[in-house]
Amino acid sequence: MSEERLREAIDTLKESGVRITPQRHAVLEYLLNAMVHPTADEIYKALEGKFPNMSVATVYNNLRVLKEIGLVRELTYGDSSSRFDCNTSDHYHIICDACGKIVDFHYPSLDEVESLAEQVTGFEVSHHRLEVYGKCDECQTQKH
Amino acid sequence: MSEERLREAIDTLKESGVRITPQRHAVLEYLLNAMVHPTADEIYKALEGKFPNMSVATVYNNLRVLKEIGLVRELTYGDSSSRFDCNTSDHYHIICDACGKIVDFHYPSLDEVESLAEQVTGFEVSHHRLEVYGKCDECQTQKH
DNA sequence: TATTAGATTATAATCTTTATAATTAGTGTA
DNA sequence: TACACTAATTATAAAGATTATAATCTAATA
Repeated sequence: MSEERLREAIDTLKESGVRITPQRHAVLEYLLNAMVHPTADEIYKALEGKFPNMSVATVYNNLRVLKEIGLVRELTYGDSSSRFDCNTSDHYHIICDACGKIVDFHYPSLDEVESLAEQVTGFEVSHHRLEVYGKCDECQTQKH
Repeated sequence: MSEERLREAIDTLKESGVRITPQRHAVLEYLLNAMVHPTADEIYKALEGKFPNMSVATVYNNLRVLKEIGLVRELTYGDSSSRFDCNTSDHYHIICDACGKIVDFHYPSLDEVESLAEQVTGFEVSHHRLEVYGKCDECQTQKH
């Protein structure tokens, strides 16, 4: 089924007229299989073995392209670097204040907030983001 | 009333045992009166006139201290630098995709999302953030 | 007013991300 | 399959934001 998602994503790339290079394929595949939400550098390091000559710029370029097409989302939290996430299903994130772990959780999309914001501000709303913060199970246990 | 908020904030600083230096006072005052959500650099530039010798590091240090005390929030959006906001009332932000303008809008706090996330993930929830994105009035008008 | 710990300054270093120019390589077509 | 065209990659440098360091200064307290 991960295979299926990869094939779909590649079809989307083709439809957009974007070339499918080995590096681009690898970045996409890595993101699709990632259980976490890696930074650009983490992706770079993970693919270094397979592509010893790959440039960091290539990772950034591909992430930008994948973002423009809508296959990938960029998440910015308080820390120094952005994280990237395959844009698959409707879910939000909960983030541990202590260790930084990011866990998905599903919740119906907050359409009501969007429409209210639209009315009040006069904006033409496109989307929203929501993150919940707290302390994860592990970090609660190892309190002292 | 802005005076009132400033006095309250300074009391909070004193209670926390944090020294009230002229620079710190100025950063806090600037943030309290700011209608927008400035970056560290914008704060630095705004106070340059009053404190010609002030270092950028001082702005960052003070923002960190104010954040730790809970007087200030750090907002990270897609763009390169963080924005800072006095932590006053319950409100969310809507951000223009085109020009980057940030406008406040009020909405009851999404407590339900927090409690659901808590149940599903086992996290001990502390807070959440929500931003809505779209195109502001001006940017809608100057479409072409 | 003197003391002292904390704050500021000046500077450099670090880290993330973007820009540039030259080279390489996908992809559609003959 | 080979060619041509253009986008993608590489290598490198540059930019920009933030943090670290050490010396100097100063707010708060007795």
